[in-house]
Amino acid sequence: MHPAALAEALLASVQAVVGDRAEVAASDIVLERPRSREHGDWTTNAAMRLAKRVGVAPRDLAAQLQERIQAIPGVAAVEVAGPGFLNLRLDAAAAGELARTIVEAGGAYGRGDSMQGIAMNLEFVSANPTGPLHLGAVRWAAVGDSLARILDSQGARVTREYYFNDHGAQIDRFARSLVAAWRGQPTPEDGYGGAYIGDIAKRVEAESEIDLLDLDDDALQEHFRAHGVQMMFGEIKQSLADFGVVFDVFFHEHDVQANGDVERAIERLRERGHIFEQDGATWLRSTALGDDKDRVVVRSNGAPAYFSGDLAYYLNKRERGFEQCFIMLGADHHGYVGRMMAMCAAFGDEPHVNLELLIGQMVNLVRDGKPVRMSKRAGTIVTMEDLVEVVGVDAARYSLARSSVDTPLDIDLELLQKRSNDNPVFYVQYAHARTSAVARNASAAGVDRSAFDAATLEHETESALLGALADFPRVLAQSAQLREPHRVARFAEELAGLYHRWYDACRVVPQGDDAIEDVNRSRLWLNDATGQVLRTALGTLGVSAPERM
RNA sequence: GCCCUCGUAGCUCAGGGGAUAGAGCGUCUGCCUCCGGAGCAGAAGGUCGUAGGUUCGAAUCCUAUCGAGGGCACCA
Repeated sequence: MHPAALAEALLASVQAVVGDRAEVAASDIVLERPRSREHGDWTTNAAMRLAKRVGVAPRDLAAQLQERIQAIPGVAAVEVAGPGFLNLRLDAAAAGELARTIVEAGGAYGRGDSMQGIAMNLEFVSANPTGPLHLGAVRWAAVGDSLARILDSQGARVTREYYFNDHGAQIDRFARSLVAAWRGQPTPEDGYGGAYIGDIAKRVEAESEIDLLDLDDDALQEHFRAHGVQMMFGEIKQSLADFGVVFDVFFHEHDVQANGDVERAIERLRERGHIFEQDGATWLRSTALGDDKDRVVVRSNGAPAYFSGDLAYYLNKRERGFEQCFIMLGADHHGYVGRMMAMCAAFGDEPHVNLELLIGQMVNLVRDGKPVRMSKRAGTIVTMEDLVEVVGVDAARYSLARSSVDTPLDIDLELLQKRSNDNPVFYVQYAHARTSAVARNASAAGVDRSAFDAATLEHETESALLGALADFPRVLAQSAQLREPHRVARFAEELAGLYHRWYDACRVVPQGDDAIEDVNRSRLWLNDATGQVLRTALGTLGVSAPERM
């Protein structure tokens, strides 16, 4: 039985019993899988939630509901438990029906329409092209891309975007560092010193069609800037593509600075009364909209502040039709939230609705239990390539995406190197490979899906497995709503565990010369349904679902 | 000083008001004549940082406090 159908029937029952004593909305009916199997297939706290409104004690209301709910087709038993829980048990046939539903729906099972048609822009990674991608950026590459897939599963129209910061002081430092490296001089004091700088400098020289010695200092720096950035950008794009992350738009900051969008954005804000002049600079009065400080948008020397690009870029996104703009940042940028939300409000938009900033805690690199400092400038970075080389794309993406971004993450390269099997991704992938192996064996043994008798799926491991499969749409929807991809990973781990236990207890292919019965065919449906959901879940994390390992 | 995030098993982490707080790894004991043992069954391991509050009920929400990390530019 599809959980949505059960929820619908439940709502109708509750409304019928409560009558005109209280309004009952769909949101009052929360159907959950109980933590303990002893509490049935599904549980709802509706009676406790509604008790006060109806004016009846929770347990009494639950008792009133019990009989009505019992009458819902497919519901085998209803118990009132504890302070007023209603625990539902489905009959095996109704629960087992889901196996066929899933197989027939294929990859569509789990999709929802809660965000149907909403145009969303997800901006993430957006690392400066001054060096390879470091781990902090890689975390968002994994999580951001996965979030994109999850939002897509709810019907949103998702665009992945990378803000290419090719303008300003960091880039100038990068260029000076390249020039110094090319000349064999030491790294400038505020420059970048990694080994990759020398490599890039050499490549720029090798690919130059002009004699660099003919250039004066300014021209030389510009030459190295333009070509160095180009190369770095090419490498970053390639790394991301190798990681399975493909951006729809690479947006160049240079564009909004050069084409007048910045001035237009400032004018827009000025018309709305949020701009003022002071000490020769142009300011956004962001304090009026919740920020700690007012922010300079044009400096007194006439140069636009970095923030001005943000204004123009946000306006640009909105004008391209995005209703919800996400920007994913590291914890070292959380100080931006105030000004960005003030900007959003200044444009007349609703903060945290039209613009959402997601802050991810830092990824710490640990070696032998000791923290390793990562710094692009000092050259002690661990790059996306390093991580992928050691653990592979699947394990890298999975280990970065399975934790909440609110949690600082320790990545111990030595540990992952020595015992890469420790990663739970293998547990999940193994479960999927096993569903494939079982299907292969079934086929060879003559077990097919020509019949399906849901009532035969009555073992306790089967109802547990079916319960998890039934929960998948809810997990995906919640994951999208909370912007938390790690929930899908945790779900996949739980499902894999339930599958392994079922596999251990229930055979698809009969032993020895035993005859093939409908129970075997029905189990094949369940096996394939589980494989499908594992595949879909892994897919939303950008992790492969191998058929053999 | 002010702001943000986090303190849950030995380690890495789940758990967005519900029942006996979970998983992986690590430790210990069992299970391969039969669909993949990268698996399963069981054991040990917890004052959910601390103290108050909200309520029928708090790891979860609020306040305070301690500890860790990060942030508070006419830099980007």
